[in-house]
Amino acid sequence: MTDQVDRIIEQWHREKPGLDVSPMAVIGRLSRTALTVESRLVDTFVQHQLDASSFDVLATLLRSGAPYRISPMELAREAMISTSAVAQRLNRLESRGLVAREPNPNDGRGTLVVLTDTGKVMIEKALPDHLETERAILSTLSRAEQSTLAILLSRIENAASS
Amino acid sequence: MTDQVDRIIEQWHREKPGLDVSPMAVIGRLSRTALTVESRLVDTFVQHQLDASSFDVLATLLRSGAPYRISPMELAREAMISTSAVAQRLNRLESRGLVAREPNPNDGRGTLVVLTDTGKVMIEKALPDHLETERAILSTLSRAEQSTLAILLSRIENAASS
DNA sequence: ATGATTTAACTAAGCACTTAGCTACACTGG
DNA sequence: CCAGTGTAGCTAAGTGCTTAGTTAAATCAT
Repeated sequence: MTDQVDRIIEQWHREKPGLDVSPMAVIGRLSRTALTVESRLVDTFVQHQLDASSFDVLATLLRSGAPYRISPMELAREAMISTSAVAQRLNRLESRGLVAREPNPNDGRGTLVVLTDTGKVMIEKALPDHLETERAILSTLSRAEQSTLAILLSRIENAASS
Repeated sequence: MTDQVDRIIEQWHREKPGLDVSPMAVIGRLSRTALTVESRLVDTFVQHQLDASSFDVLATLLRSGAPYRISPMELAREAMISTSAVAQRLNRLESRGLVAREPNPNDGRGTLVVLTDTGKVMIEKALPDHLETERAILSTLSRAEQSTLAILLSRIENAASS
């Protein structure tokens, strides 16, 4: 089973025979696999009138538990995006009535983002379908392989961030 | 070693005890790891006055071998982006003199993108540093683990694309 | 042959992110 | 106290992608 990354590595061997391009076999696949998987997940989001970033915000609020209130800062950390991007996501979600902004009673600068009832219904409908899509993609791996993959990925992430 | 994804899964267990969220352990880490790794790679590109997308185009041309000429269509396929995005990347690279466009002698509609001498020097300087960065990130894994990871990723990509 | 369809490459417009810069509030040291 | 510094959240401007639409050439069907 030869894939696109295999072909890329063959090309490098032909053009730069001395160069060890083996890291590309891992990191090239990492990027491409993430892209492919994400594009597959979007289909499920779209069926629920969501996109990946909206799903992300609503799911973060839901899993935070009642009373489903967190700060924009916290949302930015969880989603690995800027607080500015969060503000823009919230503008979109707020205009659809899926979240609301409230002043933070403990900090006059702060805001708390609340999941509305509409938003909660929406994310609770989408979540099981999303998990089903993820399960379908992963069904190609055994439980043990899935857990190996998770461990290897977390070691890489750790190495890349430090 | 508990990371962000571990914490997310704990939250889900608390909020939705019945739900099997184990797929998130894999797919959540996949996205986050890819993001983290890519942001690390950018540092090396910047040191060579490049960004990820420019590096991608120049590297694709280089590994295609002499005479370093390929079509925009081919570039789009390799980079997993639209031909429109390729046209815009080429506008930027052409204005910097790193690639040039030539008419395709075999197809009046077509264009061939050529790596200029300047572009070739640039990518050949950046490439070893880029590989060194990738190697540094991967040094946390043994050879065997790297190869396991590559195989598991390619199986996932295959499952997600079909 | 030639009209209809497909393909390659591009520009234009829209979208979601980034960084930079703003305002308002919180905290801290003298 | 309160002046100076730091922090939270926002808008504005810039970037690089997407989709939609354009042009011109190739291919295909009769």
